[in-house]
Amino acid sequence: MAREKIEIKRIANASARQVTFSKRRRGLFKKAQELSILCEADVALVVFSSTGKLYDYSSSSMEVILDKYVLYPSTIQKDGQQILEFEGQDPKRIKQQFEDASQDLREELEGLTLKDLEKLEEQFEMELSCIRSQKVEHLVKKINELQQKVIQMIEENTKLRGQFNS
Amino acid sequence: MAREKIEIKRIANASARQVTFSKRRRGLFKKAQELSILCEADVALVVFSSTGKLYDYSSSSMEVILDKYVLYPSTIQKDGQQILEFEGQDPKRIKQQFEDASQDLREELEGLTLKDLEKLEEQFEMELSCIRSQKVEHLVKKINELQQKVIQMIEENTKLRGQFNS
DNA sequence: AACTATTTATAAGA
DNA sequence: TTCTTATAAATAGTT
Repeated sequence: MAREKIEIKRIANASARQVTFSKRRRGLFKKAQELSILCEADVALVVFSSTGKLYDYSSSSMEVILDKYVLYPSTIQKDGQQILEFEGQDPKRIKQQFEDASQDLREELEGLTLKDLEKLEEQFEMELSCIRSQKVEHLVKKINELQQKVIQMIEENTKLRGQFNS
Repeated sequence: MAREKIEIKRIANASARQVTFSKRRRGLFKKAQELSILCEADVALVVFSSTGKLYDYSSSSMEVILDKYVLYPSTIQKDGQQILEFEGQDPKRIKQQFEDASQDLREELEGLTLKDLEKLEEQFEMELSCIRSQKVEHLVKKINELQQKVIQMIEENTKLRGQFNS
């Protein structure tokens, strides 16, 4: 891209290669940064020179971007994906129930005695408590699933190590 | 770098941003590839568009390069670790407070007016709400911790497979 | 590290 | 999206 057009293949001369590396590396990092700024893209760039020196750039946190990469659907197929999936528990029925109840609540309450109201309060408090423990249970279930996952992966790793050492 | 010089800042117009992303992304990947070929560099490039779509390039194996990155002396120390750290919020003060309150509660309540009691009720309900969300937050943290663990193990696993296959 | 002739990349427009 | 094209930017070879 200058005095002469060059062919894209390994530069034979080592010092020329080093000079080109230095120039082009800077160009590449600049372009990476420009892309991230202009287009709100998240960019991670890792370059090792032929001598093993590391150069890196990330528009935000390298760690976060690489994790995002690792967990991206189809990057690692089965393993990672499950983690990100959330089972939508149909809120429709409960929501409808809630709306139905709210609609008539005010008028219905007016006819009630103190005793009725206390009973109702107790009942609602029980249901609320159930909902809360459902929520907690849900999270606990998630934790158990993840712990299982970790155990499973530890076993897999151990197996791999075994194969590797034999 | 064309018809007009542009300032390097977020492109306001969304579709213009998308077009520029598409063009510059291609340019960046081309440059990355050229650098790796010309200079025998090992290059890994990960780009997420603002819409979350992933584009990646690596001169050899992405896993190998990223592992090399992670293992590079003095690379990732702070970023990841923070995620796992827990700030122990000292429960001592609260517990003491609770015990102090319980001790005198019964006798103190007898002297209160209805208004005072309602105010107290409101206050306790607020604190209870705080405690509940703390509980949930605690569980969510646990989940995040385990997810990190799984990610870490996936990486380790990949590394082992890489070693095994080479 | 600087210079500069060329090649490339690309912004705007179609 | 793709093509076109005028112009900005990158850079290969030179100093």
